Amino acid sequence: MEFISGVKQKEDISISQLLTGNYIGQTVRMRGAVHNVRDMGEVVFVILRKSEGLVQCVYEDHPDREADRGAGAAAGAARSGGKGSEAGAPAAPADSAAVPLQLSDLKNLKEESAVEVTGRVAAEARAPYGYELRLCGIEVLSEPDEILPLAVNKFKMRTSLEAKLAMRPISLRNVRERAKFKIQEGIVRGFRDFLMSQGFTEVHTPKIVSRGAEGGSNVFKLDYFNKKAEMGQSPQFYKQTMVGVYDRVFEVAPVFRAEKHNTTRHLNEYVSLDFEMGYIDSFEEIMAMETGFLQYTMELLAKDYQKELEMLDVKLPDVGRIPAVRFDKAKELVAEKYNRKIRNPFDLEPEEELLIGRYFEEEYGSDFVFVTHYPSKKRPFYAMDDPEDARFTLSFDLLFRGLEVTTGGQRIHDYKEILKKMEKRGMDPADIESYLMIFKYGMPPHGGLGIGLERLTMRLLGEQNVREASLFPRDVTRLEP
RNA sequence: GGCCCGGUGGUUCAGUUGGUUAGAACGCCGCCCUGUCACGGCGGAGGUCGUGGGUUCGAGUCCCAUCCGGGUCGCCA
Repeated sequence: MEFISGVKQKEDISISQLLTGNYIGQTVRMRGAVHNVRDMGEVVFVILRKSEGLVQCVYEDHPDREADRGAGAAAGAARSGGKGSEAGAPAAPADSAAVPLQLSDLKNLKEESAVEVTGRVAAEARAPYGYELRLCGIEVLSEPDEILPLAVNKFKMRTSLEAKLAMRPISLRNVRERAKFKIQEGIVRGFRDFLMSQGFTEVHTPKIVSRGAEGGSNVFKLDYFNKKAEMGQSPQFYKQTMVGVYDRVFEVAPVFRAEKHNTTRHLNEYVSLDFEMGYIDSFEEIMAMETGFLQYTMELLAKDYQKELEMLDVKLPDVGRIPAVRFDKAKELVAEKYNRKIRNPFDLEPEEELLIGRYFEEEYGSDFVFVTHYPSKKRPFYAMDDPEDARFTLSFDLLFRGLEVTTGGQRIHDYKEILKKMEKRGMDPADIESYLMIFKYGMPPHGGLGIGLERLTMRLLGEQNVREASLFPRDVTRLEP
């Protein structure tokens, strides 16, 4: 009987293994994509692209370097290279070097071919990471059919957003493009790790729902076995429900908004970082938790994503403390400082958000600002009104460099109170009976928030369009790739 | 959806007041180059200007329609 007993040890090595220096003098195998071939005549550089980065492989057609190729490797023992460095570790057998590598093999190499190279590891000051592979063999595992429509191997692809998105499967191979999504990975890791450390439980709630939290026309409708259904525009009801189960929960999942606008900050499907926590004493606790998440995440990024941050020239924001300002006060501050009229007293216009961001950057040196106590009429029915002044809610938005990245707040937990608010808004409790069940049978004081992952990523990277921070953005005109 | 701007080789752009064979850079192909790292040098292929119609002796250039894209506003994360 054949059994599968776990992950097989691969014979090829990774970049981090290479960089340990333990392989100097050894003949090793590496697998990757041919990122670039720099043909210098009798010296050819083959740049291999792997998940972790780029590796320089070199072939020199010169008698002095015979030792680096076929003959040397076939002898089974690593000899000293041009630098005279003697091998400290035993060399791996290199059977693929049975047929010595020819210069012509390299001249015909196509970029984006998947290859397995065999070469002797050498410490080399002229190589990007201080190490390179002196090639003695190349096996092409797969070859592209056509030449690339984009120059993905350039450090900066000089291309439009449109072309980049239309050719997403290819453009993402560019090292800077993929660095963006590596950083996005770090943000999600930070969210997950931090909340786990704070006693949160990760949950997964349905995305096919019968009725959305906010209601309205901006939902994608679909037919669910002859019943009317929608794509979830927020996990709001379910995460509140789960507070009754686990006290503190979070979810990382897509949400869907059928809004027909076409702007630099909207996607019709985006990833929402949601959490909801019970037994809170005040809604400030929610902002404190988010601040903690940001602090943890920035440290994580600085620690594990330095390479990507440098590549994209990203400066991490200082999140030691974040100013919090009341909604109406924020409006007044920017109206005064930037000599601007208040047109809509109930909401922030995009320009006002930018100005508020600018104000707190100029006055307090903060890239973030919490705007609190939004008007009740602009918040959903489940938002808790401020007992001090019911025209406002115990809610907040977080602005990051002038862009709203979070909405959160305390929720109503009392059954009678939520019924009263629904009645005031002309809502029918029968429509959301299963949700109201949690209040009917008891809920702790609680609140939470939702963070737009792409928006947060976009601002962190200094991008001007959310689409830059989405692998395969869904917008009004884009359903593919 | 309203308003504004734009569609020129694979990509990014230039194209004078409408005037003969539409240019460049990168990419691609060929040759040369012992160390590159945005390699470099020489040569070459490749576009009829989003689409349809109109004005004109003549349209990439002017007009109309249409499609596509970008920006912006309402709304939102």
